[in-house]
Amino acid sequence: MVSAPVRKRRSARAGAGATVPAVRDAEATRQRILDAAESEFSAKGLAGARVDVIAAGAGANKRMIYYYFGNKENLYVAVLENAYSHMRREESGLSLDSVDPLAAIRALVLFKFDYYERHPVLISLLNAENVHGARYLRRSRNVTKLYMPLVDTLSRILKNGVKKAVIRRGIDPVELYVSIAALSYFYFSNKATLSNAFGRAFDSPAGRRSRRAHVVEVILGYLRP
Amino acid sequence: MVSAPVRKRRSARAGAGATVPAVRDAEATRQRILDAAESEFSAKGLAGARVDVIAAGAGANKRMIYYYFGNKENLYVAVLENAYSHMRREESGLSLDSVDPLAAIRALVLFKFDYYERHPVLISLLNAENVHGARYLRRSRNVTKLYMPLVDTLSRILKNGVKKAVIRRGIDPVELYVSIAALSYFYFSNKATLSNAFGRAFDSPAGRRSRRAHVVEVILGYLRP
DNA sequence: GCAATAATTAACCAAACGTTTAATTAGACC
DNA sequence: GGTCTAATTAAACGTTTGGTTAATTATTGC
Repeated sequence: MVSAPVRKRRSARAGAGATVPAVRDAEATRQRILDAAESEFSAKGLAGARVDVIAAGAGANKRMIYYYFGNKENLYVAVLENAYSHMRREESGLSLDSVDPLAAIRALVLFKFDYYERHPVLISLLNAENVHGARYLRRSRNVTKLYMPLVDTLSRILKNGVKKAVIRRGIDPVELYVSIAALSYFYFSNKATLSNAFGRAFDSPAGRRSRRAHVVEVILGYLRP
Repeated sequence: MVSAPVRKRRSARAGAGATVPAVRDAEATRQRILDAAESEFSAKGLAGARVDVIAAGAGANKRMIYYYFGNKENLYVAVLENAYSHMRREESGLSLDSVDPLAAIRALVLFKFDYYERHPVLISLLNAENVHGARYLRRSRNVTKLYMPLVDTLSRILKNGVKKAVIRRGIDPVELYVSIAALSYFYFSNKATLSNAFGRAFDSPAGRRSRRAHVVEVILGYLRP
């Protein structure tokens, strides 16, 4: 059979954006809803998000949200799962088996910084989720059991660095991991209130560049024996 | 005239808690509303908070919210202002004119940690506010112009430390301030998702104690020349 | 004691919003 | 080409929710 025609139509709402194929495509519709939901939930939170806005943004009928996800909460959990497990997967994919322990940690620090910079929605979702006490993230089967393979790696790197006398003794790998995340996360997470407080644009390219260098310096400076 | 009788009655909602004086007291009612609103907004965010819940929690009639604050948003801004300016005031009150620059910075780091620990509502409010892009905080007249006197102090401390050869050269005081805040803030702000990820209870007294020591070590370790 | 005013209450309202009903249309399969 | 099923739509429903009306009660100043 000949493949479906490629003509497209635009969603009814001006500016809503999503391009909707004329042909029926369940998977594509589901994905468009998920994308629109991610942007709406990350901007407004679970309570603030509007189902109608998500539907319009996806170029789909509102009913489709319930057809594919059951209800608003489930959709929120799906978005959360999606963003969260994406980060975890990328993180697990990091190969930090460099011979140089400091180079490995430097790479991890930069990865975290760059990931947060490129995925602001994850930050917003995590912020909102922490206000809820991680109620919805905990509900997700796919995420609960995800442990932290990076901490094992970090532990090995630290041990190696101590042996080579380039890293100080007695550092807890979990504390270090949290600190590495903190230095970058907070900068992006709180840039709105920080910019307001300092009058300085924290989200400028120059600001980001100097922050990126700074977080590396802080971590590597701390690690010195 | 004899002062008003001290008999009290309890609010109608079981467990709502606020003790309501039998006599009319505008200022007290306003304050009870503000307190109840702080707890509701910090737990659920602006959109998730319910005006009826706030009224019940304050042991006041819902109408009183509109009588004293106009609408839900204004009440939210008042809560935000209140919590935010309280932190700023405490921070400004810090006297870090110690002769020892490292002791001064250590005191600042511990102050930040302890403040965040003792004021979880501020963290939730700031989290929510950053999701909104600080829209409501910026609206507040009382907060906008509050600059950061601590950065000046920090600048002086750093200069002094460099002269005494106990602090490395070339540290940006604003970056340092953000890092000091980040290391403690992130820990409290994200403890729900962190606990979920590591399976480890981050909010235990022991966990807090070791984190507190760690953040001091990171900052002071970094500052070494 | 008696107005005048400030504080408080109960009942109500309209709009917003998540969710559902029921009908329709497109594609798959024979 | 006809039948069956999955995908999609339009419209409506029932509740929740922020906000309001208008009347009532306490307090203050005289």
